[in-house]
Amino acid sequence: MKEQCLCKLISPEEIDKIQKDLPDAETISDMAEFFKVFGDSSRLTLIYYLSRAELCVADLAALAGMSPSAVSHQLKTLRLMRLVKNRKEGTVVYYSLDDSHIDSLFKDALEHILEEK
Amino acid sequence: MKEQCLCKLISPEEIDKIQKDLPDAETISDMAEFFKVFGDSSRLTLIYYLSRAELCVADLAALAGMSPSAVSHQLKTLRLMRLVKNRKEGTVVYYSLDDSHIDSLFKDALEHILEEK
DNA sequence: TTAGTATATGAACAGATATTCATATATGGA
DNA sequence: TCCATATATGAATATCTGTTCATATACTAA
Repeated sequence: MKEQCLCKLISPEEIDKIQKDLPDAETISDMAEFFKVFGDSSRLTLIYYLSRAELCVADLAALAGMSPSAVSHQLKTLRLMRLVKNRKEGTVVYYSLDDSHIDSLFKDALEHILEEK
Repeated sequence: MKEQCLCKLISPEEIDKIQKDLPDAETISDMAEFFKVFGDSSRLTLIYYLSRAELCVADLAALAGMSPSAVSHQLKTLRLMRLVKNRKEGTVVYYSLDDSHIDSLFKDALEHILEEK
């Protein structure tokens, strides 16, 4: 434990316990990287489409109104984060979702937004 | 619907339905802004501590190893996103969580990370 | 009032990031 | 083989973002 609770609302023992439960720096960083992927409209749109259908890069680009190059770059990000998988058929690469948490995350985000007054 | 599905894996009717279900641009943007808040290690750490206790700015700074100014800036972000609320007592301002989705979001992120091979 | 403390805020800067553009790779058809 | 198409990728750039620093505000106590 680094410091006393200056404001003394809670005891040093409680502070100590809370600090011990803090995930380690690497876990926190991994979680942040995970959320960061969802923190961009373009990627969110791609993720939405892939949550509904398996699609090739060109179709994703057309649907999302992005260039194929931009889509490919973002799909690489999603791949590295293990959120999507792909399948090659000739020159076409089909992408689909590879994560079971998307629905839950989208639901939480939508609920929060709808709570806006 | 802007374009045909070039790869013709799914029908134009399906494409049409998927496009109609896409949340509007403002909703997508709001969702991205929401996730973006969690996409930073410092903010995630602050959110974690506030999920465990009501804390003042100085204590948050000490616990998270940040300057009070940086904490204050980040708390403003969290306030604007309606994720935290505060309470003033003299010169001290106590912050606490004001969102019911944090636990669920953290759980999803942690699960995903632990699925890493 | 004056001094001291806690917090907030604006400007500036450094680092990160999404897109574009040019190019490379891979596959299939002529 | 040569050409066309689909996708991937590296570099460059413009924008965004988190922190620091200086300063302002708000409250308390003397």
